[in-house]
Amino acid sequence: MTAKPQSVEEFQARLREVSDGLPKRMRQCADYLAANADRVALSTVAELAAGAGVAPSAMMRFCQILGYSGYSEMQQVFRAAVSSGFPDYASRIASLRDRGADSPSALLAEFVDAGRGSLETLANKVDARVLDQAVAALAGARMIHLAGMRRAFPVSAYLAYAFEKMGHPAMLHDGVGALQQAASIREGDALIATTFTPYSGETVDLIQSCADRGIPVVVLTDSPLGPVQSGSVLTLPVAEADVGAFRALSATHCLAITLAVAVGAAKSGGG
Amino acid sequence: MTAKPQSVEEFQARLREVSDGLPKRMRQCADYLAANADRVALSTVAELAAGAGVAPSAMMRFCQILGYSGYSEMQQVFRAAVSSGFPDYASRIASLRDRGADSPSALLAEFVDAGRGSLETLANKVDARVLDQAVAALAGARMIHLAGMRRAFPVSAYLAYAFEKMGHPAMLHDGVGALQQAASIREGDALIATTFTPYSGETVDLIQSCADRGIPVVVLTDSPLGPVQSGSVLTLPVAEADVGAFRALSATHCLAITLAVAVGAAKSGGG
DNA sequence: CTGAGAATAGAATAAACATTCCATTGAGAC
DNA sequence: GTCTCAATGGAATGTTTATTCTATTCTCAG
Repeated sequence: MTAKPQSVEEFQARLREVSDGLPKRMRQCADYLAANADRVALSTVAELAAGAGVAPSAMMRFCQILGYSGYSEMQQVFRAAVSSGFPDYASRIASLRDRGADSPSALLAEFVDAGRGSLETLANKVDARVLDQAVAALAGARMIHLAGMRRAFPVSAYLAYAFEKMGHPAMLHDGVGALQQAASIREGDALIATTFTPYSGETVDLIQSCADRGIPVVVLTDSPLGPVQSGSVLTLPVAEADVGAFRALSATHCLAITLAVAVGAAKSGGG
Repeated sequence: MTAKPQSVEEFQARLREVSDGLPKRMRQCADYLAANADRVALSTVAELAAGAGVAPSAMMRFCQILGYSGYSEMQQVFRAAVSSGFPDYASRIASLRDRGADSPSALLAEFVDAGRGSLETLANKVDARVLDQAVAALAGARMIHLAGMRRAFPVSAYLAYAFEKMGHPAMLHDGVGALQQAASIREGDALIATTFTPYSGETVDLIQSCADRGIPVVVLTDSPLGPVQSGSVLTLPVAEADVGAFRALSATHCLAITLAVAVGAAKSGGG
């Protein structure tokens, strides 16, 4: 017997399970729900059916195909997800802002909001294939070099910490003493460069020289194009929301740590 | 005339506006809504009224006091807020996870989710008064010293960047060459220390010695208690969610940049 | 071409719901 | 002490919404 999905994740899985061999109208329901799962929590069965282009009764039957007793039972799953994902965040942010337009609390509310937005955008916009390629390219490297100047430096520094903790050879190009660490990049190595517009000249030069030599390069940046286009350069764009002239870089750090841990997992898992 | 609040922020403001001189039951409604605004989107009047300990009709009257024609109109405001704050994030995360349990995409989903959760917790749990005190203490300092080892180092590095960009004197204790930078902390300076359990001995010692000398210290840490309790130490706890053995530090970076920008604003605004 | 079966849409029904009305209570004024 | 008016609770009402039932259409096998 097909048990009713108790969470949004289970729901999505169940949706794919049944998606093959479905009559036309049922398939319309499945497609629409897959693309508009977020609307279930607040819509009526009539609205949803209209959106999917089917009769309300068709949507009802589809709910039962998924294992629920009816629409209401299915909706409860999504309502639970919404209320946990929206505890009292919005009102809390509002009350922080209310402490005064220029108060630290209001500023924190801005940064938290920007960070949350950036993380959501990251989840929505990331190209999973490029991410997979980046992990594969880095997992094959003997040593990983980390470059990032000024505001990008903390990202590289955290990558250095993560790789050290996992016992993976990594070198942070920190520019101490203005030493030319670029010369230490050898065949078989790889580079993770973090840079934001306006791109730092040194970082761009480093990316370019590695690209010319065929060294794999992964670039974390804020523009879809990235600073350098080349076959061996994989660009992972991160749209980071600004608060005034500053950014919290929440999404960039998130992507960076993902990259590091995924490479670590690939190394230990793959041999 | 009192127009109906069109957003959650306006709603909160209106709530405070009318909160004085309200009959007993109306006051109960106001108090309950202020504390449970997040429930409005999904609850019925009956549920809400029961929660507030009043009759459903009393809740109806209160909606009209706020300027709405009835409960449904008020609820629409909250529903709009929910649906904008929950675009298709949950389903997107689910689809990233579905690319395979150990895939980079699934890992990214975990970190994004953890980051979002941490930011929400930060907004909910931060003590606005302590934050205000911290900004005031730092704004009065001639030079701000920044300490943080290992995984806390990126936070300090980003603070150093932010203060530099705002033209505020700041010194990053980066431990290059194992120089004893502690000796450069003078009367009239302040310290921002970032440290996570298990606390780094050097950072704890630095905090302690500053505290003993009466130097203002602001500590960003993951435990409510913090590494050192003392009159001149202001602890700002940040609960950061783990993914396996790693954290993205989204919330900590967020709090750090807030601190920096707030101090910059206080300096330029107050003198 | 015809019959059987599923699939679908539309109408009917029943439940839940917001909303309104009215009787009762409580507080303050004269 | 009583009269008045605001405040309140509970029942009544009309609307919305999920759900079910049934007639019709469509599809495929024989």
